[in-house]
Amino acid sequence: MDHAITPTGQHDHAHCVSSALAAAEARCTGTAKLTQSRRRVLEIVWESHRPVGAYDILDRMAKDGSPAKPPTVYRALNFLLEQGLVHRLESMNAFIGCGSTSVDGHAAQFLICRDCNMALELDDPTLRKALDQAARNSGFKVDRRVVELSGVCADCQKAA
Amino acid sequence: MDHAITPTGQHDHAHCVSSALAAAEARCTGTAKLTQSRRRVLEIVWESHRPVGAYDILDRMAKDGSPAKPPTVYRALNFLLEQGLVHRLESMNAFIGCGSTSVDGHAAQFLICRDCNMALELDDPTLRKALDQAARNSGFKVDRRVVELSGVCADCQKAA
DNA sequence: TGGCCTTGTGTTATGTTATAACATGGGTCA
DNA sequence: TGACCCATGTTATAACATAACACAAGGCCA
Repeated sequence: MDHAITPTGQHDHAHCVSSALAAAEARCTGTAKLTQSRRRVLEIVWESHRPVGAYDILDRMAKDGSPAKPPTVYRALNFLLEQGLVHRLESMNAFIGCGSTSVDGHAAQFLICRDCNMALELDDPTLRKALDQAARNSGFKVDRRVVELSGVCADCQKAA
Repeated sequence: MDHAITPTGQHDHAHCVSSALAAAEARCTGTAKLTQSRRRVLEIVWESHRPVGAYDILDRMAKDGSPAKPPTVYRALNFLLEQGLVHRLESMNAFIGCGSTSVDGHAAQFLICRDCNMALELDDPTLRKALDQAARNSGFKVDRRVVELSGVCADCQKAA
């Protein structure tokens, strides 16, 4: 969300969660409904700015007494992916709330810190143009972009 | 390899394979040896310009009568990754021969065709700079870059 | 209002990808 | 020769993901 410029730093995370859920409610009017279990999965994804695995979500739900099994979680995640409410980080087999409000939110790029495990979502138009240009140079038509840079975030560099 | 500008088109693939193996021999002097099973895995990876899964490699080896089991294949793949001889495509859980001779070969970017399943390796310095600049703007130090663009390659667009 | 269609969920089982942990064997060099 | 390193073999299991079928709730319209 726009206020979460440094997710590692102090920020009102309750606000992240409530705006994410509000955005989800707003998006899921009509036939695509934000049901109880989808909402629950989205809440769990938003419990931190760290990517979370499907089976972590499952464990989390089990602690709440939910009888959810893998298909429940994957169905909810697939729905949330389709709605652009979460991203999948391919290099980690994990999921993270979509923090972009832009239309191109799903062209996002990620900076993943290997120390604190935080994933910072960028939505850099320059970078996106550079990527599309590189593809175009090869006559390639791009549908989907996976851009995940791993390394050490600014906070962890300071800490070290 | 430098001659393989359009991997989908006509090209002397035997030459791809022999140069890849020659490059591997050259790189694996010293303590890091290109053993029989590592060489075999590399050959299988190079049988096409399509990414290949670890268990596909395993099946391929089984057909040759090899008693290889998953750890054998994963060990060989990890060795080849360390030596910069193959890449892992995170978005497909698959591996492909490294076709770059540059020092920065492992900063490569991939264009993956969802029709013909071909993966074209780019090594675009402009793109790499754009990626690093975007990270730097967030004070992020990059170790590893995953850039995988999926879509339709030039040949498949023509065919359609 | 009763049937039926769509959508979402429950449940069981299984498929796919990857690694842990320990044993074995073959060099090399002090 | 025996201690060590490296690679490989072997067994088992962890981690990630989906197929396939059953069922239930709500809309809709003849």
